[in-house]
Amino acid sequence: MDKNLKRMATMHRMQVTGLELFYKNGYYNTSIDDILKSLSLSKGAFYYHFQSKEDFFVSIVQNLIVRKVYSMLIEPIEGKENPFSVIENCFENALETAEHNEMDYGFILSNFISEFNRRNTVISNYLMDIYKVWEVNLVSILQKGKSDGYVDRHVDSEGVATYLISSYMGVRTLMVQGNCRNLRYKYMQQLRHYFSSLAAKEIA
Amino acid sequence: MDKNLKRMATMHRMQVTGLELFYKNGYYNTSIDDILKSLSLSKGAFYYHFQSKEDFFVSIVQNLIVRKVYSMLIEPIEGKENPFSVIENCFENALETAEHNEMDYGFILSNFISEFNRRNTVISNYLMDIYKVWEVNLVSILQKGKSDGYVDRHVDSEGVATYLISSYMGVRTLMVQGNCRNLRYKYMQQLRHYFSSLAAKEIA
DNA sequence: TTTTTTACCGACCACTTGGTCGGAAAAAAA
DNA sequence: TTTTTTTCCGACCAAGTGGTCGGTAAAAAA
Repeated sequence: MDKNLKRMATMHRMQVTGLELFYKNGYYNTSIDDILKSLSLSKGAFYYHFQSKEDFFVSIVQNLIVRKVYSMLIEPIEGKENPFSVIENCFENALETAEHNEMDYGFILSNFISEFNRRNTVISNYLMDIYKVWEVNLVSILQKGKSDGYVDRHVDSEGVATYLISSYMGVRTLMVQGNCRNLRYKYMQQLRHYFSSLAAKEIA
Repeated sequence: MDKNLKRMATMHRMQVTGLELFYKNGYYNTSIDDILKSLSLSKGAFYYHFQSKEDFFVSIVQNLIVRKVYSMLIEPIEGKENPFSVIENCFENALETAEHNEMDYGFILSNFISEFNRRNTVISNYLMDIYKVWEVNLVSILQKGKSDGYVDRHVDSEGVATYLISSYMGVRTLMVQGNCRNLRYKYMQQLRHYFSSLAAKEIA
């Protein structure tokens, strides 16, 4: 982790460019040559560092995609106070980032989940692991929200988490085709609506 | 439409098998040879009926995918009474069908929308057209629900439609990886929760 | 300085891709 | 029956595909 600095640097460059192109064109529609060309590197360099295209992608999942999802959707939520406002802010922020990103091809996680669904179980599992961490985190903040008096005690936290993730994945898919601002606005409005039906009732 | 019966039959066979494989493996990960092999047909037959792979897929969208979405998600809703119960039944039914389908690779429409996003605008547009029809239909039934006293008048019908479609696309993506029964149950429960927050208030 | 290890090059391989084309059965029309 | 049209065959092509391998600079170790 000290001596092989050059190694790490090159691998990282490959991973970054690889993710860019995979995200842009899809995994099966991106060749290793494409990636190498845009890096001015050779086949030899690639297969010196990675065993195969699949191995390469797995390393991208573990190094880059995990971090992306973490920093955008998990960390902003962990251990905060009012679940509803925290999640609301987090989603709003994530959608706004996507909206202003010229190169948006949808939610990276759900894109790859659906591309690899049943086609490559190894990769699918790595992706589902990320999804599960996200889910667990949502559930735990909702549970905490119950003890803190924000969330109604009758609410099914796991159900809410599933519903949140589903809807988020869905809008992100729809957003790619443009009209993002409008979609985001409508989505956030309904999200608040939904949340209002889950809030703890005022004690009269 | 009478003389070229054989023509239609062969084209239809190709389209059906084509959709099967495209849905299963993805468009870019399925070759024409794959389809031809499973039909015991030759290249010549294919290019006699279709101009290109893209042209072929467009015909599949217009003939098969449109109908699928229509019969599963649009027709069961058109012009019915209580929007909430109608949509609820429709979604429940659609999810159950998917759940019991051995070969489920996610919601066909959203799968292809994300596969072609920004990679093939021609096909993307055809897919988005279907999505739009679905949306329009949801909006119109919600609006009708307002005049019929089911839906609260302050509700933003377009927002609700967007939210519904998003969440549906999302669960369908999640369902592929198994645990469908549980996902469906949780999803439907939250959907009802959400709907309850949109219902017209009882006149005291 | 010499030796060894690390990092990279690029020709090459077997195979697959979408697509073409001359021809030949099969069916329809004459 | 003969002719024409429709439908399909399959060899072929150029352009990729993921992956291998013998070799070589440059850096590190000796």
